[in-house]
Amino acid sequence: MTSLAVIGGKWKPAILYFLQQHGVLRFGELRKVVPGITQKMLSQQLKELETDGIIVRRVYAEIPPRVEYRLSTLGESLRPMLDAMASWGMDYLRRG
Amino acid sequence: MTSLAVIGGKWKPAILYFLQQHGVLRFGELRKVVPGITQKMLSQQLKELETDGIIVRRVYAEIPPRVEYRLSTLGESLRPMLDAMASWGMDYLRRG
DNA sequence: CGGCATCCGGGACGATACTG
DNA sequence: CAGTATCGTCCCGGATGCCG
Repeated sequence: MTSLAVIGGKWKPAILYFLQQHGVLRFGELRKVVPGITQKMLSQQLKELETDGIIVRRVYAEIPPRVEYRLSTLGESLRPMLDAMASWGMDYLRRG
Repeated sequence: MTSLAVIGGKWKPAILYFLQQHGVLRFGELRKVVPGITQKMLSQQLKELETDGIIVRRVYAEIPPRVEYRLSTLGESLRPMLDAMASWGMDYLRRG
């Protein structure tokens, strides 16, 4: 499956889901909203997503540093898929 | 992400996709249509899917043995998600 | 035909410490 | 604040062989 090559990985769907919900998030914010993720995994998966052109990383030359992440155009095209996954997840939990 | 607990695993989306395409498939048929899967993984992932109530396994007491797999009602509810994943995959390949 | 048992290697993932 | 570096573990997945 092609999709898995991109959204595969334990945390990517969660990261993308929260990014599409909030629009723009900083590194520290992502750490808070994605439940249980470690610094390392967040950093790693973000880098992969950026390499695949799914998200855009923007660095501000400030002290303290600020880095923002948002979905790219290609990332936005994932929205129907992410919505479908999320809504199915809700249904599944409701059934028990 | 809840969905990943169920469709996570390298092969599950592919297996489910082909099952929803063909309706009913035998073990050997799945082995042919799922590209590159090994016996072990196919057997293992099918068992997990059955445990999670996503697919139904039907055994015929014949010689030679015959085992058929199909989506359960719960499995059918995955259809929108699988379709979304598949169509995004197509789009992605078309862009290059 | 449709599996299960076993062994094994690599990579995913986590915890911790350190840095610009 | 936003990462990198390092080390260790776990288990996913492949290869092979056997069984009803």
